[in-house]
Amino acid sequence: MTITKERERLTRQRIIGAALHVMDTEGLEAVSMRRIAREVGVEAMSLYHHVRDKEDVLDGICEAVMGEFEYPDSAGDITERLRAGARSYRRLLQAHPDVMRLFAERHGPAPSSPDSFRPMELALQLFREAGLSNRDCVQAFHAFGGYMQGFVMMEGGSIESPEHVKRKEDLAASLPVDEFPVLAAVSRYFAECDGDEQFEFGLDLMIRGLQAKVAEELVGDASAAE
Amino acid sequence: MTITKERERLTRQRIIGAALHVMDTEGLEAVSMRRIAREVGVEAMSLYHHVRDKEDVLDGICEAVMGEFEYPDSAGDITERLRAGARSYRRLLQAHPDVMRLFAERHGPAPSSPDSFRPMELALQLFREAGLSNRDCVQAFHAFGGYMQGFVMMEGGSIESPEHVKRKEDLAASLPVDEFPVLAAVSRYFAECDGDEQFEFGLDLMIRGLQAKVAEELVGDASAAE
DNA sequence: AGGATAGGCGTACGCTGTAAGCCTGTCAAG
DNA sequence: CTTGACAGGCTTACAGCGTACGCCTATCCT
Repeated sequence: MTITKERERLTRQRIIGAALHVMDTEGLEAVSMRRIAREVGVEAMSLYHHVRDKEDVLDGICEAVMGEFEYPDSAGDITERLRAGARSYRRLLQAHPDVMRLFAERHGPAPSSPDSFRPMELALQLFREAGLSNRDCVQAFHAFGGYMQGFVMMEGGSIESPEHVKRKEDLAASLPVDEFPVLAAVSRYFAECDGDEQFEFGLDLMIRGLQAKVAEELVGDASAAE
Repeated sequence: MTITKERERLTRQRIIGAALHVMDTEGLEAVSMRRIAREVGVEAMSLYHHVRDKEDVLDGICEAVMGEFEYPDSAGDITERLRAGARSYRRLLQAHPDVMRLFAERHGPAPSSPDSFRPMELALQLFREAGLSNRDCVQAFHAFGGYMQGFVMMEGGSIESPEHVKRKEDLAASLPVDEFPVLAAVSRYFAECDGDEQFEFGLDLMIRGLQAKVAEELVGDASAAE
């Protein structure tokens, strides 16, 4: 009875899957080569037959997550489809909160396989459909991408420890009201903020802005025929 | 001649300053207790008399960076002041590229001292001045905050290694055009993108959206008198 | 049958954060 | 002036990290 038949054969995929699982359940700091190896029932050094180094594993995690992107059905008008795409992306990031930290090191999702280019293509298609020039599609892509990632990064995702939240609230409450009047006035809205609603607010801002831009350019084209 | 008089006395401030310096010059991964200690001419364990643990040092870095925020002069109309504030914040993050990764772990700047609340107060004031309700100020704060941080995070800041960029371009070039038509069409704009311009584009989107929102609410108020 | 090779394993090195304890210079109270 | 407390350094030690290097063995091709 050969070993290689008993235990599932080790592959890059299996390693990255295990790493992603560890990250989702125990956090990014728990992701070590030794921990991954334990997860797949192997010694650490065996992993190096299938991945270049740890960085390669982390790249793989990013890629795998991007591959999970769920394409919204293409119904409704263009702004609604943009919204649906953005919501889907947010859900994706929320499902793997720590992936944001990997994106931060990599300066964004850093597409490395065709699969992870597909969501990008979708986004660009939507922008084109919304009436943007090729050039503005790229700009809008960065703008929306920045917003979505930044927002999800800020909203916390995983471990907003109660102790940490408490300390922040205490600190906010202790501020001199005369020096921070607006902060004092709005503080209750910080406390009772709903993530979904906030995300929609910012998304709405950007989409309204987009509409304004498109409308303006139509006027410009009509008059200048550029 | 006492030692404590010869060498500058060790303080939390000095430690955090040294840590920030190491981060800015050698990157976040170089920031270790031993490295910081060496920087201030001391052994690692001595630091623990002044800071709780490494996490405390990293919190201190975030705080110090936020304290460096430069307040734009309050001239011009409200949208221009909003722009100026956003540009200043971007410059701040760009000056310390790796701080984004700390923010990512902390889910945003995580204000911990009055100083780091001051930029927040400014932002909220500007939103109020722009005509937003208290509630919408908080929403706009999150939206703009998300955008700015996400954008700077994506634009790379520091170490966009040439080798990495190359690999990304190669991969993009190798994509099947029929499956990624828009991507192929716009790819040249990705290559020649200018960070400042892109940032302004997204900023413009959000500000236009804000204006639209304010205008709409004025109408709503006039008719409903809410 | 035999040699090549792929894919495991063990050992070892230098790095990390930090717990525990020690040593010394400073300063206040008796 | 002495004594004791204490602040703030230093040393040692430990567990865990990524990974270079080399060895061992099961499988496969000839």
